[in-house]
Amino acid sequence: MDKNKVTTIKDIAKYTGFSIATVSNVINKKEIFYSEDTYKKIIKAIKKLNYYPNIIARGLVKRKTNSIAFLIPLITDFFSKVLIGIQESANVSEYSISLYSSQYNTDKEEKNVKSIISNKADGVILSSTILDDNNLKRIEEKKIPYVLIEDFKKVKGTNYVTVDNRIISKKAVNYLIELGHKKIGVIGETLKIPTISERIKGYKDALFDNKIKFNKSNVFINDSLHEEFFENGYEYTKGLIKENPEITAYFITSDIIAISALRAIKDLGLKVPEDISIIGFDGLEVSKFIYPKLTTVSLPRYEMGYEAMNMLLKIIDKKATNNIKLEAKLIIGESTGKVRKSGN
Amino acid sequence: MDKNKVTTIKDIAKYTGFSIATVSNVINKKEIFYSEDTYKKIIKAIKKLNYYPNIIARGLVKRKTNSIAFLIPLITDFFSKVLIGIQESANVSEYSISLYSSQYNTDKEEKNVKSIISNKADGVILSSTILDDNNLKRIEEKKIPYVLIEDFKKVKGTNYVTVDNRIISKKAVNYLIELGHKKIGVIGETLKIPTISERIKGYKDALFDNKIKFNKSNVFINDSLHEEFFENGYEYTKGLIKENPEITAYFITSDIIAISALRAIKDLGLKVPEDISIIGFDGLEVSKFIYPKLTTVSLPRYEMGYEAMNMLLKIIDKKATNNIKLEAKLIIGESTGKVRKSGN
DNA sequence: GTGAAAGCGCTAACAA
DNA sequence: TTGTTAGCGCTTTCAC
Repeated sequence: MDKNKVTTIKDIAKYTGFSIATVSNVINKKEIFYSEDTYKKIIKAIKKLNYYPNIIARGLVKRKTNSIAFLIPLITDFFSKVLIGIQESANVSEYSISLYSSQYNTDKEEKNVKSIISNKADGVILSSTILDDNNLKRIEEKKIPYVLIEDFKKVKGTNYVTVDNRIISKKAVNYLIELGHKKIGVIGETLKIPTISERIKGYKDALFDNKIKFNKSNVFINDSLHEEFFENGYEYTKGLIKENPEITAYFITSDIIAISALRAIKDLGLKVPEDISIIGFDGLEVSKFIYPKLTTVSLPRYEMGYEAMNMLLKIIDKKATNNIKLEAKLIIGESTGKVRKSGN
Repeated sequence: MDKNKVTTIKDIAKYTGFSIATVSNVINKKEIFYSEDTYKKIIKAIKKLNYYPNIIARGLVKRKTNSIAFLIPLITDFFSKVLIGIQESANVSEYSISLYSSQYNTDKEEKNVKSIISNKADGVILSSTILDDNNLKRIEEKKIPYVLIEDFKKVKGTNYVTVDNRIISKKAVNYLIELGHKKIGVIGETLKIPTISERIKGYKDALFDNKIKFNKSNVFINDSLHEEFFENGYEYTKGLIKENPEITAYFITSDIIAISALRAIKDLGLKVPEDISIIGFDGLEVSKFIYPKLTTVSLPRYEMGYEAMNMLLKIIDKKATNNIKLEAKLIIGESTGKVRKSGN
């Protein structure tokens, strides 16, 4: 009504002649507290005056913002799908989602965590992240409910949604070994992320079980990879492959890097899988539609997000929860084959 | 200090002996209003009591939440990159970002818009969206600053960040014509998104300029495509290609569909570009690393997000703005070539 | 059924 | 420099 002012509950009260309390009761459907007639009048006024409740103000009183934060290290295709899962569950409960990405930067992570605390998120989902333990501490001190996706920082809680990275990685590398590969390289983008370390452990497990000597120089870690996955992945793997002609197969901890490796191999005049076999990790949609189709460990990203949000909702409601371990699958594509004859 | 209660400004005041106002001044760095000594004492107490300002309460007073909403039709790789741009700019100004995706569903869009209004976002970035004009009206009525990315609903405002879809599409199709193609198909995921229509207009323009008769039956629109881009894209294009052997080139309004088309063509035993040429749209990173490298219209997604956020910030600060038209580029890859001899 | 009043945590005059 | 107080828009007792 009045000039530039936003319509408030007060305006509705004044307009209808009822008290603020009664209007509030109608808005919140506390049905015992008003008559049918009152309800109609107030609803009509709300429409008429174009009133939207101020959730901020409500949050102040109820100490609940109905919003959760999703904290990730980087916005990637991997997280998009997780986010869709979170959102699907969040929508049902009318939660909104704030996104915080730290770009693999500790300072930014700290800023983000502080912002999450200050903005009074009802809960946080942390995914493959927490570069700095202090940030987790901050969240815990403030008793903000949180769920971890794919993060192994501390295994005592009951607020994890994970996949057994180690076991599935072992399975993937075992598959390469079954194909006859003996000189197998592993490429990872960083050891800062616990799950990547787990995957490398799985790689070692497979070698060990098959009595293949672990060779440290076949482990290629490059922190620059998660800056420009594709670009750096391409250059890096191209170099590796050239310099390590004896390696006949690579287990790569990310599909994106694997895809760029595929291209690097092609540009080197080599063939996949005849010359080199490649296994990726993540199971991105695109991996199924490229040529050659990527053999990859497929993570149930949607479910991870969905289950994480459900778990968070439970924690917020102070219900009991159990850690959830979802199943990852090895998807056989066209990028893996029997070891080449010439190969050592 | 006390049991479960969160530390508030009051606690800091009590603890230090200063008034709430003085503590507030220190928190907000209103330097004229306190002495060096006071500052130190209060900062110390803040650390000691582990105090984080309640942004919600501040927002209520200042009528500013320092958060913006990003409303999209679907979480896709396209938007991830835009989001990174938004975030980069938002971080500088200490804004947080809430993400709302409507899954191409009008009801959900309405819910999202209502939630954005109720949550008092300081501004909204709308991307390739607004299925329902009423939703835009709601935002305008509430005088929430907003910026449109790639949306042509109304061209009167000065709050657009776009790319000239029509002209660049014409250029892309012209390129196909230069290669000798005459029977050119166009594949689009929906006409609900205005930019897709623009692209199809560009396609027509190119035909017209080259005196090639426009044939309506070469325009393939399929609303199901944006449900499962890859899966449906694959099936749909496979069918098309089989049923339209006379078409030697396709202009496709999305890279993802183009990538799945590439695979479909391969699986049909045909070759790209020898048998069929493909041009995509978006310029996703992955398109440069697959084989064949996709010829595509590359959109400056990061810049689109970055500029949109900058523009929004200006609008929030009531500064003047101008629409921004960014440049899209035709990137020649390996998926386009001269028309096949046998082709009609 | 309805209303008055307190208070959520904070900022912004205005006093002192 | 520091403190007092009103009030942001809402929910929640508790009277009536």
